[in-house]
Amino acid sequence: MNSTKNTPVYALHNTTNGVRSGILHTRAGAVKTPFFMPVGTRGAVRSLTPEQVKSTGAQLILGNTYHLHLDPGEKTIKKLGGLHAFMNWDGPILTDSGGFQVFSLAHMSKITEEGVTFNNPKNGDKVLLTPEKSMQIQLDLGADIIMAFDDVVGLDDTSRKRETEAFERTHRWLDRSIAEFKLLTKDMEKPPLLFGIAQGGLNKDLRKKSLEMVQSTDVDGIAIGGLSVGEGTPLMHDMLEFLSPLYDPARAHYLMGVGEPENMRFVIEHGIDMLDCVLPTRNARHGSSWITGDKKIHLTNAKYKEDISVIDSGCDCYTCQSGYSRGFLRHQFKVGETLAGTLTSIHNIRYLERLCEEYRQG
RNA sequence: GCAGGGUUAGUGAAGCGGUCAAACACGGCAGACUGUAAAUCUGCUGGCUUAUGCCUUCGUAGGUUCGAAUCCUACACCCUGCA
Repeated sequence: MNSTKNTPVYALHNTTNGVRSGILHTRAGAVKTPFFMPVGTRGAVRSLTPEQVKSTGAQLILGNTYHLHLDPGEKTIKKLGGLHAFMNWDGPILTDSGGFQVFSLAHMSKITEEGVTFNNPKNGDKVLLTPEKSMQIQLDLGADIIMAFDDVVGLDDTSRKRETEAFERTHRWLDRSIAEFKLLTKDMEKPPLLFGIAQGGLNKDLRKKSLEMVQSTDVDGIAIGGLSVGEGTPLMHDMLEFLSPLYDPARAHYLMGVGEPENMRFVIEHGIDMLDCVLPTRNARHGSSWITGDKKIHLTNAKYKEDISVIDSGCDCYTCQSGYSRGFLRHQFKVGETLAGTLTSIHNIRYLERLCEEYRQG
């Protein structure tokens, strides 16, 4: 893949006490690590314009294969100029493969060796997603970082019984993802990057094997999936501490789905280079935000009714710098004005971007 | 003036003899949210105090009944017709 070319995909500049600092090169530009990606599932980071996203310091946006395939469809997006033009974002885009929906929509999907069949919630149509299909869609969309299609399981008893199956299937699907990706990109001048995903639930043995298997391929980056799905901080931290010495240092390490500041600090200090999460935007729309010290406040609380201070006086985000008071934001939340969610999203994403920036060196 | 309808907790609105401190919605208070089926969901929302407990509530004042938000009488206010 791209790692065979002259410029390495990932340039590690510095490692201090487990914290890595470097540059990830994508065809849409180079980005500094560690970094956090806000989630724009359906082609937009909810309630934010690309300019607002950019103002937070976010370098990449994550989009979703499953959602964009259903609506409006990758062919439509391709006709409209590809995902970058479509959503008016010229920075790098990473697309998730749809693997997470195998888990989050498990109750309305059916898994077979071939792939996963979903029921389109809009019209009940059966939608088949396979590793090959996922690659085709992501390439049609024009993403700069493409994720392999994986089999994600939860942590309840039923799911735990599937742990091994999911681990094994994830690797067969990884091989198929890689094969399809190579087939479709062989004539491309500037192909996107492909990342493989390690699974294994909370089983260290499986996790180790899974990571080794992903790293035995020539994918451009290594992702850890299937965590932060309800296992709780101690178990997640324990697993990531266990995995930290096992990563290939020459490639980027992406922990999928983590965005609680406390968790982010821990994992960045244990070798993770990139993260994404819906938390800053979802929490923001629900009225909660982070302030200095990783503390969380509920802006809808009665005690902020006449609070003239900004969300966080130590913050350099647009919302805080503009002087929007907690009292104003509380009011807008209370009356259902979406501006409140927008302004708080800007703050929350900026909070996580600053957190990442503090770890970067050089 | 006559006839009819109405007055229920912060608001709207069910209930029309006991299982009613009173459905439901909104509002209010608090919480949850980790590769977004999430601008969503959960709990609480008369007082005391947390109990298979007590007290005070369904326009006001009386009455009937073992028992009334529910039935009767009077009064107050509101609405709709006819004058």
